Amino acid sequence: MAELDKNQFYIAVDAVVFTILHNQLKLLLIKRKNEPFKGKFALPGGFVERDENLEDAAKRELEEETGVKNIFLKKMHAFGDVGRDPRGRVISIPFLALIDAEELKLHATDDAELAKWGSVDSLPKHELAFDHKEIIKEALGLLRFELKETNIAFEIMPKRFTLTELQRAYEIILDKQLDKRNFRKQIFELSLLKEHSETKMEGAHRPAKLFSFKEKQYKML
Amino acid sequence: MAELDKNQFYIAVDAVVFTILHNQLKLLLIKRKNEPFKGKFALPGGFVERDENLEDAAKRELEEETGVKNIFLKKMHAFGDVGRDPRGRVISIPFLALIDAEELKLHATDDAELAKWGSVDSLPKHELAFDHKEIIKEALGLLRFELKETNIAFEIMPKRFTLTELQRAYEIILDKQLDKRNFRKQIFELSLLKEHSETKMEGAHRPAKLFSFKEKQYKML
DNA sequence: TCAAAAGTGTTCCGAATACACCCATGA
DNA sequence: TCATGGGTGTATTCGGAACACTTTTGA
Repeated sequence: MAELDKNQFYIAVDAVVFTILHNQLKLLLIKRKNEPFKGKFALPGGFVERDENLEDAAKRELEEETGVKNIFLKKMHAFGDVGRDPRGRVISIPFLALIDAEELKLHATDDAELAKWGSVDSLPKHELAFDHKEIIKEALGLLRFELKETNIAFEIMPKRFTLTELQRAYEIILDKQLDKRNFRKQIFELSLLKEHSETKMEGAHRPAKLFSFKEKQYKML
Repeated sequence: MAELDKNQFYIAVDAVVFTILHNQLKLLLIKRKNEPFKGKFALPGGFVERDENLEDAAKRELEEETGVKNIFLKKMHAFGDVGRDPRGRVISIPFLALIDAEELKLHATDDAELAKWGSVDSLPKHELAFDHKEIIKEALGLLRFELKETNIAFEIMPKRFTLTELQRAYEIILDKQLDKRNFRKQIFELSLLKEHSETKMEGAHRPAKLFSFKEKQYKML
């Protein structure tokens, strides 16, 4: 799609892919190879095809750009201001996505120059393509909201994890400290965790129990 | 727009206009004059124009169909499944709208045959055009959510109202009884209400104080 | 034996809920 | 004087927040 027809509408899906890396909340950014905003970073995404559902398009684009399947997606509100894309009239339906950073090694699938994990904290300084900064802002709000409402953080964790790791994820997303005892109490009340006999030992201290999610019960949210 | 180009995308805005009438939650429905779904009821709405923002389009359509300006609108999630409109690929961005039924006298602006207030309770029986039943379902959930979160009910009330009238609105929207004392306590805590010296007298009982909203503080939600 | 993270219960506070009677009016 | 809806306060319950010490390990 070299040139857009100025008289048509186009539908884009963009993904705000959050992960946690090095104890920071990160999101996937792609350096644009073409105009407009060539060289600027943007959310991964692309155009919806004529016979493709919105969510399918988002999945396809993400799979093309990251190689990862079965990413958790949540539809966001459409962004459709007239001037948001200089090429023409493009309505974007962004999706909030969560992934365990271990599953997506950027250098494995993409030129490191072209894809990077951007730190959410330093975003205000970056200049992003289109209205993607606004989309990210809304996505971050939605992420925090959903975390509190539906414990969405499970989507960002590896298969097995310790309770402290889970708590770190919550703290990083919410950007505030949580009390260890209250956190564990609340998490256990959900009865979503399966305890494993294995433990994780690192460093000179008591080993931590490993947990995973009971997928069945988690799917029913 | 007689025929849709099968290769293009079209953007529609539909409005789920709720009001309270005869102690029931109602929503505005329009009988379709053309195919597809000719004769069936549908949400009011129409296509977004090339140089028009989404919300402006929703406002314009609503004003055209109801004659009412300054309706409260809240953007919903896009509905974009491939087969949802038999004419072509149409993505709908629905808006939740609230209005005081007194402001919109249907027969005054529309052929009574063509526009009606549909009862939310009896919706499941009705056959509606497109995927509008799904849209309404989501709108109703959003309405209830927003009512609890942001006291959105203010948008559905007339300029001046009694506390009992306000409570009825909450009860009708949430479809459950509320305790009078608790309700008043909570509402007053918002300090959004302005008390007037006038009272409303109807029937053989103590007259009720009239209230209105402090618009300034309400706008800051 | 020390450092470092894992693990574990109880108290406190505030918000939401439950609940019952008197008031002002017109008929 | 009675029927009708308007108007008001307190006790209880429940969930969220605050808070400190013991356990297990490797160095």
